[in-house]
Amino acid sequence: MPAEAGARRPGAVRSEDARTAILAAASELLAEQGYDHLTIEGIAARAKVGKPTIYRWWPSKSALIAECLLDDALLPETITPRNTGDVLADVTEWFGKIVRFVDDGKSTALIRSILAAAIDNNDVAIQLARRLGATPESLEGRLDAAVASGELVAEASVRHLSDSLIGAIVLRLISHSGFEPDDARQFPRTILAGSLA
Amino acid sequence: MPAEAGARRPGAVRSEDARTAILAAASELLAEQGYDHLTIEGIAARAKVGKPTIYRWWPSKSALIAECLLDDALLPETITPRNTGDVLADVTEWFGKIVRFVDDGKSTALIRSILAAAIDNNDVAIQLARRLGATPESLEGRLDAAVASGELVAEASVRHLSDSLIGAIVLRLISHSGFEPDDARQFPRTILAGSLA
Amino acid sequence: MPAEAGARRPGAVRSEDARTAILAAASELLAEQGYDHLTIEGIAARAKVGKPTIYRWWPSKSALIAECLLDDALLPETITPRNTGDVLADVTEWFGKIVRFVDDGKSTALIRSILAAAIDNNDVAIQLARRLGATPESLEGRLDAAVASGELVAEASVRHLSDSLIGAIVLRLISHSGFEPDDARQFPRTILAGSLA
Amino acid sequence: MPAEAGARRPGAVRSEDARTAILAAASELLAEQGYDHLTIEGIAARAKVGKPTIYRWWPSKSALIAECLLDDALLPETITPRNTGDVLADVTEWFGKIVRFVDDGKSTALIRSILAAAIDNNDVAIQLARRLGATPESLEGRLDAAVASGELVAEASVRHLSDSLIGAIVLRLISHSGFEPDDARQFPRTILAGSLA
DNA sequence: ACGTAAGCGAGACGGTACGTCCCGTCTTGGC
DNA sequence: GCCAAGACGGGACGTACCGTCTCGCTTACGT
Repeated sequence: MPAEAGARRPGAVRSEDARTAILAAASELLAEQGYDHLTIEGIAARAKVGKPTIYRWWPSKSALIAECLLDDALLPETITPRNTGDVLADVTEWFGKIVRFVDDGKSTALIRSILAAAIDNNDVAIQLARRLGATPESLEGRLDAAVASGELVAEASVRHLSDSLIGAIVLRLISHSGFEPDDARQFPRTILAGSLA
Repeated sequence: MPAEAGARRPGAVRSEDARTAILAAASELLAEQGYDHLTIEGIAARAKVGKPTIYRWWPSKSALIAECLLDDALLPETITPRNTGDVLADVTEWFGKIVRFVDDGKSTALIRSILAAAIDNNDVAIQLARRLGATPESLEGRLDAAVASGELVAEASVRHLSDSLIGAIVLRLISHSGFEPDDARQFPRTILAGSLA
Repeated sequence: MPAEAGARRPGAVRSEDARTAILAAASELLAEQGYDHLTIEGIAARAKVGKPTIYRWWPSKSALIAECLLDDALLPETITPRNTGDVLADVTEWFGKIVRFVDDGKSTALIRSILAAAIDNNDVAIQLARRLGATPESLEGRLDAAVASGELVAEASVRHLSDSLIGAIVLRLISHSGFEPDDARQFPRTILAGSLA
Repeated sequence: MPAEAGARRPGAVRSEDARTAILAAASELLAEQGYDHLTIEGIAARAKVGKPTIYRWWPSKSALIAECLLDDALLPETITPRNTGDVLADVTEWFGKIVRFVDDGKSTALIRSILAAAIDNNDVAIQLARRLGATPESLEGRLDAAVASGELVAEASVRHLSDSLIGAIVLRLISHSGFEPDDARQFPRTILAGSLA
């Protein structure tokens, strides 16, 4: 019983198998070959799917990547700061984990590829930012909590602090210059220093 | 009698005309069409040059962009902070100018294109970072001077502050979300606060 | 249920329009420009077809020419000897027609081009030989009939006579020296003389 | 000490070393790679000579091949029929040698290449015909002698006989179908039969 | 239960750009 | 003035993908 009259005409329904095979193939190929060697043709072949099936549902390569991110087919794990009551310690720990993840060699090329996709697709950019911390459960959530609990001064701009931390990581990614461990430990202190209560 | 046995005879010399025409054409087309619609074929046609002349001297599109940046064919103007003795004011002024430049609509697509090039070519990344402040005459220079003069505390990490400021701009560029004027005024204070003497 | 397990699914079918447009374009350009100025790119442009469509179906320029010959897109008319009962007269008439056709200035460049193609593609050579006489309906057929009817001696080698007549034409084509009318009249007599009954 | 006053202006004279190196390189490469893979660039490189040196002296690749033939850099040996007084035996022997030479596998590709060159350069065609027999010392000479001595009838057309013999060889070369030994023995008899006294 | 229409795989199509090869001309500096 | 070396503008090569378009098939709704 369709919810609304004339909702859909007869015919086969979208194949979930095809959808997941495509996302999986795209994720694998992105990790293996990088964003600019990623081709729709290659994805279709790997997913054993016709090209039109991809074009029917996604307008562009980058939209496909955005959905991969949304679907956790890429970057399945999320790094979230703890809340021990010590915001500087928590953020420093989080930052170190992010840095290690991003510099680890296996994922650095992948992240760089996602970054390339992000430049021409805002949805990718949004998803990437979420993965890296711009989400209520993650960095911004921890900072908000810190403001609420008085660990950070009331006028502290959570958005600015978050952008600084993530922006620096992105900048280092782009310029192929990672963070040394000491750097990574010191960086959050430098940024947060002016906002600690 | 040749100076050394293995010395190769000279042959015709590289044409400076061709080189500059190529760099100019690449710069124009990058600004007009963006990095991923930029084609070697198009550059060759615009520069009235054979494709092989480009391939003879540059291994890739991105290497060509890197040389455009080096040659000041792209981004000819450099924004440099003043030194009035008030580091926060100077950096805030500089940051505002950068933000206005980067958000101004004419150059934002260009910068985004350069960013895309930077992701697959470290030389582009280095040149771009220089243009944005990582140079003794620019942001890092001003911050170094502030440390030297005692405006900033001795242990302040100039590199970290610089990465934060520039990284945030890059992040906003990638995610298509610019800085509001108030944001731009407040941001440097948030970052520098912890390092002011 | 598919008839057999390994059967591949069909997909779109080859476009006959494209095929004939390509053959026509190739034939025209061969006649206009000669074999070595013939380019795949030019054929594709004339036929309003993508280059890959040509490469999908023909491995080389010469294979394309071979199919033009097979398809009667080149050399549509065939010159066939009559059978009046007088083999020398019939062959002489046929030879004269071939010589006139081949020397006529419009087709001589075309035939020369086909000859060039024949050198690096045996299929072209075979088709060209057929057009010139190596076919049951043509010269060899007439000679076979003459042997059967006793006009030629039983041991006469039809293949040898045919090769002589056609070979001489080819040789004259290659060396840019045509047959004078008298020459053309006399030649078959010289060759056939030893085989007449 | 110049032989005549004011005869020529100063400057270096054409280098014979360069000329022979070029002819040798062209001959080798023609034999190795065939006519259509033969490039001026390759010849220059093999001969350790600048490209302009080639263009200064030869207008085209095929002219260069023609000079190779003239200079005996290609096809150094000439096959000449003997004169034992038996023209059929002599021509048959000569024909057999030519067939074996032409079919031998090492030289067949070379001859085919020369044939390709002959199609767009009449000088090559002339030289090739000479090598194969159209020269007073060779086939036509032997046939002329036969007419003079009465072995062949007075009205026999030497040119026609020669064209038939050589044309058939060329035809077989083009169509990749050689002569069997029996064929080769029988062929001259078939052709000459009508002209023997 | 059946017709109908959408989804699907396959893959051909007209295109664009790739990066390479060679063309024939030119420029340079040494002999 | 000839030569080697080799850069140049140009054009075609054969390939890789693009995004669109048939093809026949499978599938599953709605009558």
